[in-house]
Amino acid sequence: MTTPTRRDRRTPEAGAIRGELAHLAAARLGSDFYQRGAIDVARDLIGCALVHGRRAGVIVETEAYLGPEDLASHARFGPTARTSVMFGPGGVAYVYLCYGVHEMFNIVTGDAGQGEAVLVRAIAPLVGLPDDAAVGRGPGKVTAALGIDRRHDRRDLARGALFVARTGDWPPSVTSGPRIGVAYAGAWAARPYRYWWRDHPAVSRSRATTVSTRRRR
DNA sequence: GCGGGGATTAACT
DNA sequence: GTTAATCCCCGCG
Repeated sequence: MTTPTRRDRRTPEAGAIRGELAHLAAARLGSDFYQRGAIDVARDLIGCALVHGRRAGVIVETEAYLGPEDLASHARFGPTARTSVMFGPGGVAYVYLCYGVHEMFNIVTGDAGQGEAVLVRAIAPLVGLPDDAAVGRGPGKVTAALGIDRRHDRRDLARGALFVARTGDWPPSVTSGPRIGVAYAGAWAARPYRYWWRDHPAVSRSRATTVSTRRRR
C-alpha cells in the first residue's frame, strides 16, 4: 500500500477507513481480557480485530500455549532470554523468529509466573489490507500483512499502535482441534488447543484432524 | 563455542 | 510428498 496523499484522505474510502480505525481504537481490549487462562483467551480472541497502525484483520484462528508443563510451548525450558516475557503478566506481545524466516505474533496471557501465551495463526482482512483471504492465512502471513516483527516483542497491547479490539463480528461457530506443527510434543500435540472460526476461508487449515506432516528424523 | 532443530512457507517433483 | 531458505535459540561441554 502506498502512502495516501492529502487528496486521498478526503475520498469517501479514506474517510470510512479513518472511521473504522477510530471505532477500533475505542473498542481496544484492556489488560483484564488477557489476564485469564490461555485457553479462554484463545477462544475469545476469535472474531476480535488485531490492529497495527492503519491496518487490521479479524482474528479467525489461534492456538493456546500453556506453561512449562506444555511440551509444545517455548515455555517448556522455563524463563530464558527470549521467553522471559511469557512469564510476565498477560497483555503484552511475544514476537519471535521462526525457521529464520517468519515472525510469529503471540499474546502473553494469565498472571505473572504462569508462562502462558496465545499464537495468532490467521486473520481475515478488515482495514488497509487487500480483500483476499490469503493475505492473513497462516501465522507468518499475519505478521507480514500487518507489519509486525520482533521490534514489537514485549509491547504492551493496552497502549500504542498494536492492540486487539472487539468488533461487531461474532463467529457463528468456534471449533477446536490439535495444534499445528508441534508433533515433537508427544501427548501434548493431541490436545485441542487450536481454535478457529468454523468454515472461514482465511483459516490456515480447515480440517480438525490435521496434524503436522513433518517427517521424523 | 558447537550442533541440532524449529508454533512456516512456497516452490518443487 | 519433499525440500530449501535462513537465523537464532537452547542445551551441553
